[in-house]
Amino acid sequence: MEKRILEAERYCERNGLNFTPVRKKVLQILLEKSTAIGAYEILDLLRKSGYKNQPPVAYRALDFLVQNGFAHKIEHLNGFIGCNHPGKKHLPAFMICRSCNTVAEDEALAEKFTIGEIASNAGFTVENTMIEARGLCSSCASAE
Amino acid sequence: MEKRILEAERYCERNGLNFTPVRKKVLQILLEKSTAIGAYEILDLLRKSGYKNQPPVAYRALDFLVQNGFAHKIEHLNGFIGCNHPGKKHLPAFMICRSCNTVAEDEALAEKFTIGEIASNAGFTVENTMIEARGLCSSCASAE
DNA sequence: ACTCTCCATGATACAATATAACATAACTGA
DNA sequence: TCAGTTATGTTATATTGTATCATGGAGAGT
Repeated sequence: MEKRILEAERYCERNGLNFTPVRKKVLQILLEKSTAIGAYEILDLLRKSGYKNQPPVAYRALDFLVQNGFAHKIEHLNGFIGCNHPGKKHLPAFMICRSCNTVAEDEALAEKFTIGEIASNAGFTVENTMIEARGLCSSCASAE
Repeated sequence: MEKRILEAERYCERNGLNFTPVRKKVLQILLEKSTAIGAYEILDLLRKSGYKNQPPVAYRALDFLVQNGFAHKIEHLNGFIGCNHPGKKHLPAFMICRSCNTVAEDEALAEKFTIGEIASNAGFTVENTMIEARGLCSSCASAE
């Protein structure tokens, strides 16, 4: 885990990103858990470690981390998790356990399998799947 | 569109579901648009049509519609859309245009293609994809 | 007819999540 | 030095979603 922080640090250096103390601390918080953490829970933890704790503090750090591939937002939970594949463009699929709230990220699945196959994978019993693709529809694309 | 309301009505009759006026009205509202609509926008429209407009009114109707396959929640937008395939269990994939907010539902894609293929389909330029599967992880499943 | 239960709605209050807007500070390059 | 950029500090507020308790109506069984 310490290793992953160091990797993030080096990645930021190489890419001219500013891995500031708050951003680092938030990433640490995310990496310590395998469940999704809400922004306000993160704020609490930041406060306990002596950081400022107004909402924008957490949201800005989270934006940075999501933007640069260090974290993902889990929309179903309004929560965030640290990422297993920082710095690489990828197509993540998340398995969210409704009982323990653990979130497993699986990159390979998304590339290789159809959703139906993903649905019956990894010992995870899928009850509900959601795929949302954001982008530009053809008419907006031609209008630009 | 009127036809789809009638279909919903018949489906509810056959299945012992109570297709009440608010629920019907909300479905009408959803079907009139191809963009996702927020709960509070729905409340406004309900009020304009003489319905009660406290938040629970909309959320309850939406719960009913989502539960029974007449609508979907688009998590990225905190909004809702009417469904193209009511009453059938399906694995929907949504294409959300960031410019015009139109949401296209595509059922077939999810069954037949990998995410990577979905990503380059339908004239839609995908910038970001999210797959979230909810269910039970193996350890919680064995604990039950 | 009575009343019990179930389901849906009415109504109030509030919790949880997220952002706008403006100020300050620190660095960087011309 | 000075303008531009990026990050943080701070206050206030917007947006989204729920808990809770009260009311009402429809059908089942007696």
